[in-house]
Amino acid sequence: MEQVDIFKALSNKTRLQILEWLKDPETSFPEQKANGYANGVCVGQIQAKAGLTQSTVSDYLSVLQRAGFVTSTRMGQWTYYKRNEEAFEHLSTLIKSAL
Amino acid sequence: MEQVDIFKALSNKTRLQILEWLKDPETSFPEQKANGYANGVCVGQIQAKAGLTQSTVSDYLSVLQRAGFVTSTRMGQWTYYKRNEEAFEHLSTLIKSAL
DNA sequence: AAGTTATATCGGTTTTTCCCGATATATAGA
DNA sequence: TCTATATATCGGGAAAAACCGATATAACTT
Repeated sequence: MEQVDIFKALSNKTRLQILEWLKDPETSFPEQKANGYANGVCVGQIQAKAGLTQSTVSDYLSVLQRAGFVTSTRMGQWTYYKRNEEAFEHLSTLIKSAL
Repeated sequence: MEQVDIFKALSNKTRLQILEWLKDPETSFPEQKANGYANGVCVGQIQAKAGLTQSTVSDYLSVLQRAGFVTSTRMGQWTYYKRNEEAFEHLSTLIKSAL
């Protein structure tokens, strides 16, 4: 994954929003409270909140994952996505040093 | 300037490269040594190094300027661009806090 | 096995970005 | 003023991204 692709992943309002939502899943996705948030939030919840089609949101989550900003866990029929805080730390450092 | 536009400005290989070049103008633009680097580097030098047309490079520099990553100074027929380090600091902080 | 639900992938249309050539503007010098 | 040089802006063709619907895959339920 090249540097420019990291920034491309962040060059979309919806994707930025998803990352912000995942920062505080308890608040952003209360519907999932029963299942907990240990592995993140499932695609359906994110899709509903984003107001885009299922295919688009699935696509966006792949983009974010390829860039390292989220990780996914398959549990039964659901795929849960959660933030990978290391990626943000890393990017923050990179901007200071390499950029 | 919205957050997403900051990242769009960084979503291009040439623009990223220009920012890196401007980090160390003495090394990247030795041709300009006679004139000094106090105000940055003029468009022509950047264009020659980028290997793109004058209009494209001028455009790219505008994009970087609108996003705050560079500032420009007009001196005679030349426009000099240099990095605005504050913008990078700011972005680095933003990624840790807001993103 | 058949039906249901959740997600991923595929093909295509629309929108945006990339990058160009042509032209306009600004400054300097003869 | 006329000419040359440096940069900015404008209009457009080509490439990439956004986003969709349709369909495929995977796992659960009965």
